[in-house]
Amino acid sequence: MLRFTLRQIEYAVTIHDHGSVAAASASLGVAQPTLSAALAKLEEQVGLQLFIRHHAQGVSPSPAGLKFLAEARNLLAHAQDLQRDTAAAGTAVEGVLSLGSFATIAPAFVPQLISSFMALHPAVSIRMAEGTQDELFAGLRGGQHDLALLYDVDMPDDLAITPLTAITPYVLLPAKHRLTRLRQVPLVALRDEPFILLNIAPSRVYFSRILEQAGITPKVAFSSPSLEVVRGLVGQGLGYSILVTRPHGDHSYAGDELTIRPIAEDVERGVIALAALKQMRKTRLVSAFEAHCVNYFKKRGSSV
Amino acid sequence: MLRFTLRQIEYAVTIHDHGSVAAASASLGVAQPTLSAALAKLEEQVGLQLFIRHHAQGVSPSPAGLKFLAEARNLLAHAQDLQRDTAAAGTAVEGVLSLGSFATIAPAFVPQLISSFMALHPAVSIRMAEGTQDELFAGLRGGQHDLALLYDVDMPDDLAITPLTAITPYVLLPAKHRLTRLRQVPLVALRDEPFILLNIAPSRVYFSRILEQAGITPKVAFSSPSLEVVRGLVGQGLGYSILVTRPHGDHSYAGDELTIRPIAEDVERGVIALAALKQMRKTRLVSAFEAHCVNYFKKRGSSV
DNA sequence: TCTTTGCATAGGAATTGGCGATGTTGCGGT
DNA sequence: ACCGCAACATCGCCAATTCCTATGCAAAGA
Repeated sequence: MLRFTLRQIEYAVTIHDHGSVAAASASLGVAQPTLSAALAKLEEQVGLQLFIRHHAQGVSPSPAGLKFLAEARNLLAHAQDLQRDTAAAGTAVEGVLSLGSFATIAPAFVPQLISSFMALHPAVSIRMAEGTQDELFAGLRGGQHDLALLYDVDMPDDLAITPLTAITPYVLLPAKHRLTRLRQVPLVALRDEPFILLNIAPSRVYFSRILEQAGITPKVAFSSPSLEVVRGLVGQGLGYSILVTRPHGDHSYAGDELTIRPIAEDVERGVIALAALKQMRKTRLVSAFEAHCVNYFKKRGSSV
Repeated sequence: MLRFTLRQIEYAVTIHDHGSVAAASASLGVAQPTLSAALAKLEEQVGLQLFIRHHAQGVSPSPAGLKFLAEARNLLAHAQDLQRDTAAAGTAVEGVLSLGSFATIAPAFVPQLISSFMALHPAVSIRMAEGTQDELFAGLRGGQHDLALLYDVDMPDDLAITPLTAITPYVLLPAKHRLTRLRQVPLVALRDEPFILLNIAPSRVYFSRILEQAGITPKVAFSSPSLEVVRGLVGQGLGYSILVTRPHGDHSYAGDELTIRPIAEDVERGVIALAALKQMRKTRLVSAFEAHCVNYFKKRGSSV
């Protein structure tokens, strides 16, 4: 158990600086008896007489007191440093932001968000992590992330959601598929086609729901958690897929040509959002990044 | 004004170590609500949420909390260092002792006292200073010395005296003086001789008092604050002196031969003592040195 | 669904920290 | 030699803080 307080240390150092209890009390804005008592108590608690009392002419440090005061001064400075850093962390936009991001969203948005934010706030650095929706939830709850960028689907209610933008799903077809003739593909036209499912939570739920809302029970021919595998399977003519993320380029890894077509029906759009723990009080930095993201998507229009 | 206390820091760090408020409370021996409230208050005061609360499974640090806790841990360690050092200063025989010494006493005793003490306590170092009686008083009062080695004459009553040994004054005569024939010199035989006074406080007072007690009003032919000057004057046959310190050798600087004779009368002896400020609470180190000095002189007999 | 676990809240007691008023004591001026 | 002043200590009281016990509440696990 610590036997002194920072306040006692502060008082003792101030008394030393002023060479008198009375002068220190004026400087600290407390009554002289308060300091006198605090000093006496500190001396009792550390077991050392720190000051020699002179009648009518202040106090002077004892040899042992001088040594103590030198170290006490360091400790006080240390505490003041911590105080300053902490106050800055609460009120300034600086420090480290830990951002988690859903794996398929990250490459599309995170680089731009980070670079535009850091241009505004050079004192900031950002720690990035990617993961599945569940990993992001766990990361938020476990304190690994301040914020998570993810799809607003099946969100647990201990998270606070800030919607950023909505993105429209599309149909991915092999280039030589017969439906590529249409400018828009009605989902009903896909009723009997084999479906290739991008099998990541929550995309799985989202895609299934879209088809279900169109009255279709998809024939899931394949499913894979990898976007590139899905594109490869489609490229090989093994079926169609429905996706939201749009890599540049119209070929799969293997080189097969792919075609993108809008969905003819008015489907539920995917909402990308920032999530934070509801119970977390946000630092200035976190709030600033959140506002920056909202602003970023507002400027470029709400749809992609 | 500092916005957190060492106790709060200690609590927060302990909570972090245990990963739960409940476990930390058991470890600290305080009630769980105490910690819960203290943590909430600390978070409010520093303006940061440090921990994320999990129902039924403890707490985990937030990203901002993790940074704060890392620095808080340093501060706590710093405070504990100071506590440990201070406790050692109060209870162990170690550190620095500041010893003042009357100029004419220092060379005769201080080297032996220091070396024998440091042989017993290797963790000790001793800072030496010499001065006149008044300078030593001021040094004790101003915190420059822990202890002063001096003559117990005319001591102000704010000092506590520890007598160490008594030394016997002697008569110093030119070697060819007629009284050197006597084995002991009665002071009354010096009634009409010119007296050479070693004029340092308090020696001056002491020597005058000895002569006065023998019913003699000395004819002060010369006075000097330097022992060697007095010996030189005596060597030149300009008078006798009464001294207590006994340098080795029986010649003055100038080479004149000197003779020492005991005083026949039963005169007041000079008492060498350690002085400390009455109001000073002594450290273990100071007490140990004081005891060592008493013991040193007891062993070699009370007289020199 | 029920029990357990663990944080939060409430209320009251004890401690601490603060104040003004007053006491004490040496220093410096008259 | 005395007196007033300066500065620290002490006292008594009040307010704020800290700590405790008892209780509430929500999620996890059986």
